[in-house]
Amino acid sequence: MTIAQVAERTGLTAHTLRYYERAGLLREPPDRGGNGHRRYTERDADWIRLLTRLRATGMSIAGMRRYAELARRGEDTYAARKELLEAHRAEVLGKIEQLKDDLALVEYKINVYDKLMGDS
Amino acid sequence: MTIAQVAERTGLTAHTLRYYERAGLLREPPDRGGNGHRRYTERDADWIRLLTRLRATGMSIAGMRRYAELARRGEDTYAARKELLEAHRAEVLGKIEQLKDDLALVEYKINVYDKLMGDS
DNA sequence: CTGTGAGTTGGAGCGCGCTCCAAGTCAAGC
DNA sequence: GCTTGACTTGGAGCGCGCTCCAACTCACAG
Repeated sequence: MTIAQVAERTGLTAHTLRYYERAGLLREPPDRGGNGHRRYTERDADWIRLLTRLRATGMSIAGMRRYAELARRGEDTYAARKELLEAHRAEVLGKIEQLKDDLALVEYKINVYDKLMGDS
Repeated sequence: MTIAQVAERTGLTAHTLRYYERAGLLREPPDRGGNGHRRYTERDADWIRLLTRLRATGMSIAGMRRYAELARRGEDTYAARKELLEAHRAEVLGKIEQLKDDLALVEYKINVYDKLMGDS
């Protein structure tokens, strides 16, 4: 699988994929074909897809690197990795609650405009 | 009300309050006391509190400026302001759904670790 | 052989949202 | 009068997450 294909499948750009690799977010750099081009496996793509979800839910690059570092250290870190993901899940759920809470004032304001305009 | 008091009440720093003012996020610059210091009204503080909620829900500085510009143009823009807030609300609700969706893969991964470790 | 297109690298640049610095003013307390 | 502390300004700097540039290599089609 070429970098362009992975970009296509993950929604990241080739630029970003190379950046993630430099940033240490991959478990290991992808293999290279005879021409020096990166060759990604399906497993690489799955990993990157997970990264995109972590990113989309607000995990920082540094957070993803920590996760990748654990993954590089092998199966001894299953528990630590699970804890990292659980902590992240809790954070995201908290953030969702916070968003709902913050929206309340916005909704209140919307109602104020309704009333100001005679609820038309 | 001094800038420090507004900072205290809104959770922003004095730096940020001045930055917001320069960025055109206030309906109008606060009055000045005889010493040249900003003097905020309760209404100013309420406005800023709304800004913090808009910001917390992901509205950009430019978006907040658009809202402030409408507010400056007076009551003719009630409808436009309401629409802006409604559009924002829809965006936030969409983002919440997206977050939940993105979390699904994270939760799947957590379960994978559970199984790998014998569900202990 | 030449062009086209897809990839490679190190490093620069960018947009956002702050965050802070330097140098100054002013008021109040000792 | 002097210090302290809260404020003022214009502008510089920063951290994050990309995003792109320049210069290059390589494989393949015509």
